[in-house]
Amino acid sequence: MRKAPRQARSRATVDALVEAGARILGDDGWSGFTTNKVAERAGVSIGSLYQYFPDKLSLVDSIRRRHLDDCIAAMRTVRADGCPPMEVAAILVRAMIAAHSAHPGLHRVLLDEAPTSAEHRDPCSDFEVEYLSHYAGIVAASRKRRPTPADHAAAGVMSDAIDGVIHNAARRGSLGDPMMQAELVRLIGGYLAGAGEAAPVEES
Amino acid sequence: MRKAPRQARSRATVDALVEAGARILGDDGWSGFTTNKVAERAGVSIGSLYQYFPDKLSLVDSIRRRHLDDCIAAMRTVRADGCPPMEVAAILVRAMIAAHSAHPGLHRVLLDEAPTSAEHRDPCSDFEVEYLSHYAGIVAASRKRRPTPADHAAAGVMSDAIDGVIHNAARRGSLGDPMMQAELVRLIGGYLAGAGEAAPVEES
DNA sequence: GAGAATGTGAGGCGATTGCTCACATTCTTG
DNA sequence: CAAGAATGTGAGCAATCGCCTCACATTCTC
Repeated sequence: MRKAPRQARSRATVDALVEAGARILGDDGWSGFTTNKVAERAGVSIGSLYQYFPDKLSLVDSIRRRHLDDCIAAMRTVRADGCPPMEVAAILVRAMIAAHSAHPGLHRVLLDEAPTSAEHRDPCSDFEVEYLSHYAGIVAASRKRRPTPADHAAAGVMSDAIDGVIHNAARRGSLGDPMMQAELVRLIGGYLAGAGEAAPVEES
Repeated sequence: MRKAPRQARSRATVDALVEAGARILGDDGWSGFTTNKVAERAGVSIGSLYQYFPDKLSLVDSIRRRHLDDCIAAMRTVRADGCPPMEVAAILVRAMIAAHSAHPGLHRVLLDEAPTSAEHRDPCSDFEVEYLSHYAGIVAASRKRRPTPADHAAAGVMSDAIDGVIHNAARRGSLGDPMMQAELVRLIGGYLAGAGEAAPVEES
């Protein structure tokens, strides 16, 4: 950040910019994300934007930082020790949907499209590490043991599967569909319930 | 298309253009997709491109058409009547991974980023309909009955979950990881095996 | 009231890019 | 072998676009 906001007014401005940026990035994708549009959507002049963000990428970094913090926070609320698998799945799915509801398309754009400034490349993978280990913890807890490499693999697949379902639902505007949610819970719950027995995979 | 290619030479040119376009769209996303780059990658002059495609969007339409045809074709090869769920899952997963291997990022970009020209808006949803009903057929066959609405919902979730796992694996460059494939098969197989009993979903 | 903090927005300016056009080369056909 | 059709070329136009600056206005703090 070029300059730290000192008064309440300027802090509100910065917040509005990050919020508007998140919305535009999520709705219009990286190619639709322009600083002028963000400033306009935030109800702020373009000059104010560049008073706090030295360039476009640093704004993206702020958006990313805030979003990842939100995700981690949502993740932390999941307390599922000792619950039956289906219930763990229900809690997890509800938390993930809640985390994606504010800005449905944002997560995908941040991961897939938006470039990262040279300095802030680590925090993102840091995020993925913490994210996945949290997931692995849930899997392991549901299997009543300490996390193993197998649990990590399972956590990765689970996380990506949930991601995919939520993302596609968001694209179709059906994030609230209860039928979808129920099926997703069944998918994850069944997966958690099944122990780690091997599956048949032949070479192609 | 502005002009139909008559000789073999020009048909090869058009093919090269579509192929190069698919690669660039998949690798660099919509914002990295420029007609000049496509022509260069195809080893063809930009003039030749505009000899057969009236504008940029019509080229995207051709790419999309070809990709969707490939997907449907891959889908049709899945014959899983009477197999146990885990085997159906293995066949299905292998087919989907194969379908995405040629252009790992293309599917997502076509669905999420690339705009559609005004005329060709139907074929895409047509595609999704055929795609999903095929999926529903597999689910129903695995449950040894004719497709029901519940099977359609299950098919949608399954398709999106597989999509998500494959997409994220592609992003990380680990599409070939056998551990991931095995876990994905377990996820899908378990889901197919479980009958349609309800899952607990409370209101938020 | 002085100086700091904040806000404004027209526009510079470099970069980008979709697309054309005048011309060269290769193929088919009678 | 013409002769015309089909195909291929690529420099560059015209226009857009979007990041970012700067000189100035307004509001706040002390």
